[in-house]
Amino acid sequence: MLHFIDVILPIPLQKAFTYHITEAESKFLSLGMRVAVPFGKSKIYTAIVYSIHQNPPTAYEAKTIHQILDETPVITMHQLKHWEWIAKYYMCSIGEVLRAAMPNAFLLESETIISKNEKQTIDESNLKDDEFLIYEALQHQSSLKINDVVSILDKKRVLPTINSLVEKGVLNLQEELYEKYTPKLVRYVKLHHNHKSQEKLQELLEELSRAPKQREVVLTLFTMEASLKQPIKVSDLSQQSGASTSIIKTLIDKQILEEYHIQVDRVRYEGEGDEDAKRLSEAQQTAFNEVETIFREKSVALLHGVTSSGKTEIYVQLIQKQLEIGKQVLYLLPEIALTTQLVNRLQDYFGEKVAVFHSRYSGNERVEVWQNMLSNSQKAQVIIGARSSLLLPFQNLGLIIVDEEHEQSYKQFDPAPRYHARDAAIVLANIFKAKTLLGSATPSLESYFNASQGKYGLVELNTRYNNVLMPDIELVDLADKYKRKRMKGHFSDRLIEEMTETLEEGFQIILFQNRRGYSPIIECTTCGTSPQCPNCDVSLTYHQYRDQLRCHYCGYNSAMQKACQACGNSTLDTKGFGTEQIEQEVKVLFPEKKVARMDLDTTRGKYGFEKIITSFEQREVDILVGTQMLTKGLDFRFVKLVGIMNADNLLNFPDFRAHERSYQLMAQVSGRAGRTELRGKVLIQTYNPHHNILQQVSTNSYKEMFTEQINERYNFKYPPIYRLIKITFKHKDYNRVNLAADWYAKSLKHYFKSNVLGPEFPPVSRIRNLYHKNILIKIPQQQSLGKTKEAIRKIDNSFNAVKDFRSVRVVINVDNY
DNA sequence: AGCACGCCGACT
DNA sequence: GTCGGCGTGCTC
Repeated sequence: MLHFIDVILPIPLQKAFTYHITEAESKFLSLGMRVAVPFGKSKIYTAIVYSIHQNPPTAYEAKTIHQILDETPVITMHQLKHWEWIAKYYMCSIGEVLRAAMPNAFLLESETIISKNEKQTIDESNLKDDEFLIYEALQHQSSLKINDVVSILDKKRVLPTINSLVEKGVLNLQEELYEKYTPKLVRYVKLHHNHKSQEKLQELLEELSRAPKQREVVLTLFTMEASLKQPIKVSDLSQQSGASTSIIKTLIDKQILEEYHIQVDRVRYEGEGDEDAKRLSEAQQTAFNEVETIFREKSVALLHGVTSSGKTEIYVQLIQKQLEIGKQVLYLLPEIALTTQLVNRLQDYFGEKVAVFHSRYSGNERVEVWQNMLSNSQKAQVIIGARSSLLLPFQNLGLIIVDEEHEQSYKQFDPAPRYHARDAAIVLANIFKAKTLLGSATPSLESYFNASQGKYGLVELNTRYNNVLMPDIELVDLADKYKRKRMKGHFSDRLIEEMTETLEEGFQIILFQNRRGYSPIIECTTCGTSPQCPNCDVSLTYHQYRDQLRCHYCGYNSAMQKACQACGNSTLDTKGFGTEQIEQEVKVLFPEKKVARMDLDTTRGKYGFEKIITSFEQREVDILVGTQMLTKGLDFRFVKLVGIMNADNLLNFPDFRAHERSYQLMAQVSGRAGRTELRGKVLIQTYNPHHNILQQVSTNSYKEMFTEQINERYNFKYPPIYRLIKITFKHKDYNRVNLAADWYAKSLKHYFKSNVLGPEFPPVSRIRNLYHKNILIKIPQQQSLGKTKEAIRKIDNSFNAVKDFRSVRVVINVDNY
């Protein structure tokens, strides 16, 4: 009987691929193991065994696999089930999910290795110039990679030359797989076994009397061994004895010392894990009990607790309970809120049981977390992670906590899988029959809606921890202030007053402006032209720090121009303002105070973010100016004043969620004020002080906001009442995007009639030289999601059958919010 | 997604 | 002529 496997390849193809295997292999293999398979003309890819069967494919001859890579599965059945759901729901291939889920180090790819053919004598005169160069290079090096050849010949098309050499019998080609994971080894030393006996030791020390440094090292080693009673690292010995590593190396070479390696975890966990969970306040305890009660009947609970209400302590108790019954807990956070601050806090409670997983981890670090989880190690019982940690191999999940549930960064936009971590979390929890707790001070409308419909349980926590008062929020009318000349730059007199007072009292200030750079538009006052990005349909933002104009979409930059490029006048003016300008104005207003800025530009680099946070925490900085980064669950204790420089550009954002988002953002920033005994103050500068959202923010009326917004969603058929699927078309040719989008929209309207909106150009219609056009499909509650997606899939297939359209990139985004 | 193949303009 | 750019089609 013939044996076959279907595999998942980490590529965006819908189809499954079938390979032929031997009987022995079929006995050995099981689902979730990795195999290396030849794919395409020459490459070898890592694939995952998805099914094992005896049905030979009819239309083609199945290839055989190259090699089996695992002895036991590296992917669990739970994961496969979850990934299938993600692929189906978000309309992508399971290969794309695989790619997002697996650490790169697991996905080996082959590389072509070129080596000399030793069996054949070569007639050098028979070689062309380029061919000779390669031949010669192989006299010095045993093997070459394709890229090496590219640099040797200094041209891009090297394959013809290589192929010709293979034909002449000069070269051999081989596809090699590389294991990308390398365990981390630490060097240790001990006394060489030759010297273990007492006499030998005496001899040795005498021998070394003429080499005092070396003698010192050996003596230090003894002392350390005696006092520490554990293996001694080379680095520690070097440090303790003050000897350089070269002295130690000499001792090793002389066989006085012996070195050995121990594999260590790259990710080490500090924290004793012995801290007792804090006693819950009465309000917290009530909330905790309510969550527990809900979990008896429902699988999802929403914890709506105002900022600083102490949600984390409730989480800690819930985690504790799960650990007691031997279950794992996943604590999901937006990427940016995964600060050492929070991780340390949890490590203090749970010690070694805590594993952290986020995008800043290296491939090797991820592999280690993965392996710990596969073996259900004690080191991976509480997983704190960002979105992608949902895709890890959980064994025995009991609870998922989705903190800051409203955060839009839970939704992945590019590349596929475009999943929403909150929704995927609920599905994952259901697979394990586990519970999900959503937490937020400003829940997303859809979650609160689900709670109000009884789909989720709802727990409200309305008091701040230690009964700190909610901040006092004051709206400042900019129109009025400008009219009465009460403005200095972008600061109203009220804001300056409050800032002065706060600084005098020795507290800190946060200023929020949702735009980076100095100013988003440069305009010539003579002719009205403003510099545009050559690749995108946007004005360039002026960045004073480097005196540059930059595009925030594609990264294009150029030096700031002295004069208008159109008319030559030097009458350039700035319009609008960003964090840089605010920072500069603050420095002028309060020259003796320390100001820092936190936005994408200042937080580049691995620890940029961390550094700014720490210096603010340590009160080295008095005033922190920043973008929405500031909102993500950071806990600053000495902030008394928060200033929102301009609320209007939030409110006027062209998106159906702009109002909801504005509320969340402002409520979250405001929450940074007054987290200890003193009541905080928030000033919101705006041209529309009577705007409902601002009124609701200032009175902390989440429910009012919810009711009003949900009515709007009913009226305009938006989520959570209707579902949305957005389809984006991208192509460098304007006309082709139009034609393609029109064709697609016409087909969609056949099925969905007036529930198809567009095609429409987005506000920024060209990015990186690609024109974008969107179609929006609204899905009424009673319409089947499955059928809808099926219909879209069909249309998409016929779309791809049209030759002219195939080059248009189509992005399908389910729940694009 | 890669990658090969084939067509076409642009240079030594 | 050859090189490299880009569009097209295929991958078990």
